[in-house]
Amino acid sequence: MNPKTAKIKDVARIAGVSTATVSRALSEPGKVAEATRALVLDAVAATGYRANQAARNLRRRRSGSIIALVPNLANPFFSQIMAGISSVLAPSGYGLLIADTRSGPDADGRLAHYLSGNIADGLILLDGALSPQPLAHRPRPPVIAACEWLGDLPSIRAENARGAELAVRHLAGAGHRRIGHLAGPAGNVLSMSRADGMVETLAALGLERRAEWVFEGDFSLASGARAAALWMAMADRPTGLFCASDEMACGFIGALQQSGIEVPGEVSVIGFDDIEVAAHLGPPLTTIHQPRFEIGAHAARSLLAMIKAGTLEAETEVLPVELVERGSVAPPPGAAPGPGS
Amino acid sequence: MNPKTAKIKDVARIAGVSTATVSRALSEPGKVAEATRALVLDAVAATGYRANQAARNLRRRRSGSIIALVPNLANPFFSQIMAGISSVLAPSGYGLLIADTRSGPDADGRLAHYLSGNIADGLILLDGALSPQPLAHRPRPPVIAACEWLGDLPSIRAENARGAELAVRHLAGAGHRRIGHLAGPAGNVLSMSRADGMVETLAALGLERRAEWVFEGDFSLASGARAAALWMAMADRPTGLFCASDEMACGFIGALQQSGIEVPGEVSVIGFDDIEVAAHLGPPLTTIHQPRFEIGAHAARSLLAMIKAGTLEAETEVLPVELVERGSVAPPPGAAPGPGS
DNA sequence: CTGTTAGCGCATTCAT
DNA sequence: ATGAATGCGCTAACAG
Repeated sequence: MNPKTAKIKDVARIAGVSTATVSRALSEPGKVAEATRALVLDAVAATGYRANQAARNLRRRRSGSIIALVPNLANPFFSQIMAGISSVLAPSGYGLLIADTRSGPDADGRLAHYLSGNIADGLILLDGALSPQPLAHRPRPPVIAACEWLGDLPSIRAENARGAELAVRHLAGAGHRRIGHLAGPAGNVLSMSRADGMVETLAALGLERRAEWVFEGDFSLASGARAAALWMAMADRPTGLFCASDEMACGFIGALQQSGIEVPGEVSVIGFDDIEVAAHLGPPLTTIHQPRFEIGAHAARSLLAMIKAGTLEAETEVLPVELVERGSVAPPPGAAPGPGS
Repeated sequence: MNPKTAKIKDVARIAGVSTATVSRALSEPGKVAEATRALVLDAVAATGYRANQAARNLRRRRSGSIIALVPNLANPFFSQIMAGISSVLAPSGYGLLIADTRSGPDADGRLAHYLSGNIADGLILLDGALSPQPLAHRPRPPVIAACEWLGDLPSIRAENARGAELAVRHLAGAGHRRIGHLAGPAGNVLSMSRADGMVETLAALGLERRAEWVFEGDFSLASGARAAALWMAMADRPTGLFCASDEMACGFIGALQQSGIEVPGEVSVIGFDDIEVAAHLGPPLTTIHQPRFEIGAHAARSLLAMIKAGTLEAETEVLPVELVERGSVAPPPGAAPGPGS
């Protein structure tokens, strides 16, 4: 803070009005006469006055910012969501604070810290692995989850199981009957609902489901590459693989290609998320599009509404996903070409 | 802010000391007797007291946060830098605010807003395209650039020209004599120093430099794909391409592969940045590693030092880059295999 | 080492 | 429609 910065008093003196009027002219334009408002604005321009946020926040008993808790800032998956959040926060006069929940030793402790610390007027959780316990009492400030969900916390997310269904049906539609799964981390809600969606769809289609056809991953590129090594070592391989994230799909395909195995020639792959690079791989990745920007934007809007209304509850929203057909799915090796080819 | 939250007065009363002592016990433990400090801590635990940041900030005449200005939050390139920034800010008690400079209509206006708005105690600029004009007066709060640089603003960045040199020498070392460049956006400092480094190295090596071998991009995947289309349409193609970013390299390779052209069989490609996916492509991308996390961390450290010292100047640091050899560079088509192969 | 006092800069009563 | 007065909750001087 600049020491020689103008204060509201200076503006008031120059405009020839009281500080109360300056304050009103600035934040409740309707409650002030046109003429005096002009005077105030002139004085503001003359002094270069900018309201001191700390003082304003103290007086209004708020913090003026929202905090987003992200599991790992270095993970680009979140940047699109953050962009969505920012797009609604910025015009609303709220700042966006971000904190990496996993960087320190005590993730849940950090959560508690932000919850009770008078630091933000609201929280957006992008980390589903936090302990739901501190959230159980629905403490102030209001909290909403984005992409993820925890207990019965309000949340904005995508149709995860539906995405899995679309993926499996697409693979089956291309002729695959041996469909595997590259799953997300065990216990994660996203992993679980995508895996469940897959299992149900397999059953609905009467397709076989084998335990050795599901590889456990952690959404990362590296875990996709590890799954590729396992796949290559198998005697009885699935011909199609539904990956719970594009990153894993990308790691899987890359590792295969590095070993000279062709996609989709020898194995078809479908991802989840539709990250930007998906369209630019060779082959371009067929995937389930998840509206991450929108999820972030909705979460932010919903949170602002909660703050405004003073409530701790909000409607949970589930946003639609859609299949994006690109080039990583083809009929299984040895299959007769379909009628349309 | 919770209405029924404990205030410093409550803690003082319960601990049987004055509010000043509570304040000191919490923020300057050395200046308080062991015994009274224990009393205070007990009272804090009993009441669940958490200092009100707005009040503290008002009194201390600071804002308690640093703001990072990012050109495009959705661009994952920045996430690693943000993680580095966060890693030093979090333990220092500073919040990290982020703002997207390009989302609104008036990027430079936003910069001015954050500069003069009493919003942050310091700024980290990740956007080199902002107008340097408002920065010319070296206004408070202190500002530092990360990755980018503007005018004579303090900055933390990588050896960009050196990276270009390494890249070109590597291509030349593999036998390429027709080396092209996929450049970043015109006018960008990063683009320019990488392009300059390339030109100089070409000259030093006595290699030809042709205007039609340089493609103009914008660091994006899509611009890489566009360059691929141009490359394919050329009669007299370069056999090696130095891309000013991994994203572009990735888009270039992907588009080529989608057209059935092999990398590095028909053209060798080298990137810049070493983004995570680089190692997981087929072929894995040879690139210039740039320590983005460290750049962010250094920038944050340097900015905190500036704030602490009350200065507006800091040492500009240029961090080393290094060549990471992977699989996207091979001898040019038709070349005799090297002795080591 | 500790308590008392006095604001930090603003938004908001309550008057007028 | 405007002004005067009053804290928001905390920390920094200054005494003791």
